[in-house]
Amino acid sequence: MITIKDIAKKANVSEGTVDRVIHNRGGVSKKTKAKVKEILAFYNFRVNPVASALAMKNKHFIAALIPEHNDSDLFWKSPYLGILKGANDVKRFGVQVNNFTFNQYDPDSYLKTFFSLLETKPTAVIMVPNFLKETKIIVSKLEALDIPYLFLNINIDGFNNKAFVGQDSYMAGYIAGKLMNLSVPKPSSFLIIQARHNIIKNNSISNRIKGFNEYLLKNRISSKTQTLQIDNLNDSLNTKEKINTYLKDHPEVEGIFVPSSRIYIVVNCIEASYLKNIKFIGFDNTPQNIECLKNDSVSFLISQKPFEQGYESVRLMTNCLTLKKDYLNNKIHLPIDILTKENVDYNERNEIVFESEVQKNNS
Amino acid sequence: MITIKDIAKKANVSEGTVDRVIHNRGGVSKKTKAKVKEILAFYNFRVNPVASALAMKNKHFIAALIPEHNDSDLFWKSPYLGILKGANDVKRFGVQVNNFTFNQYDPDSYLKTFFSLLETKPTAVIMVPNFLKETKIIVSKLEALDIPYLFLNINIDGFNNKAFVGQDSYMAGYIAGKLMNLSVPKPSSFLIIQARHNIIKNNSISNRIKGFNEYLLKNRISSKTQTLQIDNLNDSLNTKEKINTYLKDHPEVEGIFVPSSRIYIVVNCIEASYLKNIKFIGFDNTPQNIECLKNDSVSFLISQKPFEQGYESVRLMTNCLTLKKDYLNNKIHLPIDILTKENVDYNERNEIVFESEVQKNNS
DNA sequence: TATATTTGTGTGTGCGCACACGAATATATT
DNA sequence: AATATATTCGTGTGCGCACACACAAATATA
Repeated sequence: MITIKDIAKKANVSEGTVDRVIHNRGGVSKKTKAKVKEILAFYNFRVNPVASALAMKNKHFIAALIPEHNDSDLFWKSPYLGILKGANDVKRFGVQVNNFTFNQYDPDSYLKTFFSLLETKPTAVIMVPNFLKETKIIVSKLEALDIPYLFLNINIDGFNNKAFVGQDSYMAGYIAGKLMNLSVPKPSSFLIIQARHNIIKNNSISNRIKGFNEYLLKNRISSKTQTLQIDNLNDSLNTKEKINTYLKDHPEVEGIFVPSSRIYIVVNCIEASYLKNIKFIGFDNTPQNIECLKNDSVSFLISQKPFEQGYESVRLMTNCLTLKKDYLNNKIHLPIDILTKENVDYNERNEIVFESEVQKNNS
Repeated sequence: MITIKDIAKKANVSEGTVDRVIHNRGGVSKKTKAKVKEILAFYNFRVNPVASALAMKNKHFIAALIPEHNDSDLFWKSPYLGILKGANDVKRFGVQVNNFTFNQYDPDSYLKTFFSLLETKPTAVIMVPNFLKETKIIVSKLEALDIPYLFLNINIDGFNNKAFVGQDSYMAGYIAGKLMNLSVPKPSSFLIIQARHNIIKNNSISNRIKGFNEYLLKNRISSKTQTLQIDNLNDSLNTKEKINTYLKDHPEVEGIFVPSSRIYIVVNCIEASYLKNIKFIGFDNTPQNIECLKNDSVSFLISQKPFEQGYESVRLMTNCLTLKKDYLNNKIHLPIDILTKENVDYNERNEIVFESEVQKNNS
């Protein structure tokens, strides 16, 4: 493995100069810089990240800006845990990760949390761009400070984010369509349940719906879809009433597609008599959803691998920081996992083994 | 973060002595050893793996013993690539990985390759225990030399392997049964195609078959299964004849399950008239199999994530070596991925991004 | 008693890199 | 031309650890 010292010798300069060239620290004449660069390239030199980390000793601070999770919305717990595991893994490279969470329904909270995040002087940011307008503000701030950032889970085009880590929502919906047709092969009618705020929040929900519909279209499936809007899924009384009334009026419905992580709410609101004659397909492996999968009320869940999303984000950003890799605007699409009651337990190993928890007893 | 120097000061000994205690190098009096240990424990001291790796600089050599791959059997290419990527990732910790491949149908080759592997004096071994008898010989040799080893892809109980990295074959077969029933819901007949050598080689094939059958049984599916043995799938003339004759004699067959990675051979041997009326389910995301998936001749493939198997093995063994972690006999079960033509492209990102391939142009 | 061997401990060096400091050289100012 | 200032570059130190070496004290052997 070639070292800085080797390069210095070959270029007839000192190690310090090579170091300056590598890190663009300036203070090097054009001529020497060119010469060193040439040799660097010729020998395809890469800094040894281990030695670098040792010498740097905690110089990088990644701040993560993600929605908070609670008992009724456990989805965001997984990316959080993934980030934690990632943080543990990259600790050794002198990278410290801090989490900041905001209320995913409140743009103000998003913005405020960001500004308190900013005060910790992070060297990089991992963020879930939940609101368009506020994201613009945040991004302009970050770019002014020359802080690299990447998008997690939600993608918005038109920014200079280093990367996007998440799922191809359209294709995920498309696959949901396929699974629905597989579950209800004969011509039938499928109901799509949509929460009002989904429309505003982000377009991954609508991309899933688009994909779902287009599967039926492209494969000339004669089944039809219809949509039911429910303002607030957390209002269980209202939800219950609305759905059951709807199903009473529409006995032709044999499949329900919930393009969000809230299918467990829908299932729990529906009367038993409807439940057993309707196939359900939803998103995300939250504990509540997994329970529905296991008790056979839900046929399939599509996972967007939230744990991996968090983990990969940290790894990716660490690469950017320590190796100066550039994934600019790269879309890192995670697998579209089809979950059934049988394979769900094998799907995401999101246990976190902290090094400190490992005990050695070699006495 | 507490360092060896700190410990030494607190114990009133030199750093060298602390080092000796930490690594059980001996040559320390009982009294001082006890004192140092106490302080070590009190401050919950862990060596800094980064500094350790830097100082060690290539002291670990992992040797991987896996089946070779060729054009007709591409399955083993993925674990190989996974190992390569893992090797690249752990290089920075002073771990070097070397691959040794053997003929998976020849026990002698297995043994011979192992002994030539042994001559390279590895400090750890990742192996695919393809043959029981020979594995016993290998393992006894390894244990005599105190070389840790782990099993990849194939699991055999009763050994002191650090871990097993692979899939739960039984459950994978079980899920195949579910998918088959989903594809052919009405009472029908399914054909299981088995190669002779599968029976001898390992029991993951038979576990898959067991799982497949038990799904039908446990869920009271009235569909039946029958088995066709084909000695050598590579003999295409013979295979073609056997299968097509069989299907002519058994027109009731509406689904074919191939519990190995060779489903593409079966599909390619079957006459077009049968092809379009039969559903196919098989294993593994080899290029040929993926092609079958995409042209709709195969409905589902179950992936055992071979790339990840290789990658995880290297990571795991590296942890054992550098952090003295102990996963003894731990089963690391990878996900049971259900692949369709729609999600297959998202499934395994097994491109190998070598650090050296990344070019920077910040001029 | 003299010499060899074992046992216990401290010291020093290097792993590859980041960065501070200061020296040497080049350029600008009066 | 002399001094001031900027530019360019080399040297040295330390990050935390592993391990070779040196050396003393304790014990064994001649």
